[in-house]
Amino acid sequence: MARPREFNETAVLDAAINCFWMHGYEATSVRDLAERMQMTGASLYNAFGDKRSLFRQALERYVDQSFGDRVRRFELLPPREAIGAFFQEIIDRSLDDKERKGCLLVNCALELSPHDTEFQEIIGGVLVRVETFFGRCVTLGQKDGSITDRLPSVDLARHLLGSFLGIRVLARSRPERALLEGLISPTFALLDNDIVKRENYPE
Amino acid sequence: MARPREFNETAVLDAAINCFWMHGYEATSVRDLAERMQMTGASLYNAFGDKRSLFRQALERYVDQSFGDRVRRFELLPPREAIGAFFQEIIDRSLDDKERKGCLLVNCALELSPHDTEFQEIIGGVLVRVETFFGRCVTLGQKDGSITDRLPSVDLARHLLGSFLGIRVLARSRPERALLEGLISPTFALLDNDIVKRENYPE
DNA sequence: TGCATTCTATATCGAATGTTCTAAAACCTA
DNA sequence: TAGGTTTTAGAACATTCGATATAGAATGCA
Repeated sequence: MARPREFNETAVLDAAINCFWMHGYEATSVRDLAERMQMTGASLYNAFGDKRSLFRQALERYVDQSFGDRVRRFELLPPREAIGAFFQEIIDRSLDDKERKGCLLVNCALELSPHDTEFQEIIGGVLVRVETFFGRCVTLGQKDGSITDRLPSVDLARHLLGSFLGIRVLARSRPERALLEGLISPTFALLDNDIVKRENYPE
Repeated sequence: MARPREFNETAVLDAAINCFWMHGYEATSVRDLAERMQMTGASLYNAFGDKRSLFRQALERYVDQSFGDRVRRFELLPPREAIGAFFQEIIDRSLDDKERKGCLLVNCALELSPHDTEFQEIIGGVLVRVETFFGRCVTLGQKDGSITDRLPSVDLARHLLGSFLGIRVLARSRPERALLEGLISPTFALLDNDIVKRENYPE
């Protein structure tokens, strides 16, 4: 019925994700976006609305592609393994990330104004989903004996959420494998109820 | 020998800290700064150089005032208590923070470009100092028996650093006491070698 | 082939950005 | 009081910002 679009909608959205991911929301200009998305400003506004609206769509696609996909893959695993695989993947991604972009969601959790209700609801909602994912894993693991039940599952889930965020922040400044794996290893020892004994520890 | 300044240098620097703290680096304009610092743009440039240089001075003052001061106060305490007091203060500050500004250092660890060498060195250096503080506490605590020695002190220090960053990020989106204290409680149980037993736990 | 519709390209809008210029005002020393 | 120096105040700089207006190009349907 009319002239068709000359661009692939998800491909240009991926380009937008990369812009915001690399420089953040404020430091990314509409002209930067248009160039990387290989379209003119007018087409951009026509297809995605204003800059803020484009950012929302980019963020939602990012969340679905990164976190959503990870949960879909890992909740098929045995619970303790799912948690281990989750963190292994986060650490590997952080270290492979040559541009040190970190996690778009975590980045904008800190950049966007806390009074920006719309985006804070999106971000808070995703963080709840992460917590819920961990909570499911812990509860299942406590049932099948693969995770300690000496601590409440709700605290362990929150602890895992905090460790996830800590890794994402720390990797941005100091992307060192020993640092990130050292950070998480006490958590795993805790989950496994497997506190390594030193030789001279008085039993 | 010349006309004296009409402003208090540290007072206006505190005002600048508040601007950057509230809105981040990019979203703070020089005019915002001048207004809150109660001086004209020309005076601002004369006294502090350009925006970037002002930000560096503000960040350095912030780090010394918040983190430096905290370390100075807490390293007088017994090590296990120092760690507990550190996190209690972080959580209390996060919950008292009506504007949800979070931590300026953590905020700009994520906002500033990872390729901005100058600022990344400042941020990384402070994170190393935090890790070192925790490392000192853990080592001392392991010596006097107040902290478990079933895990290496270096891993525990990194774990505490990660938990600190996690709390600072999470509090920005979800400033709920139960969430933040739940997050850290497994860490404390771990430090204390005091894993709470459930009634039905098979010994 | 024409019409209606939706796209693209270019140019441009006013406002805001970081920064600097100019000149007057305020101080100290001589 | 005069000279030298620094800080002020306010206007103005060029550039960039997000966003739009306009006109032409490309399609499907009649």
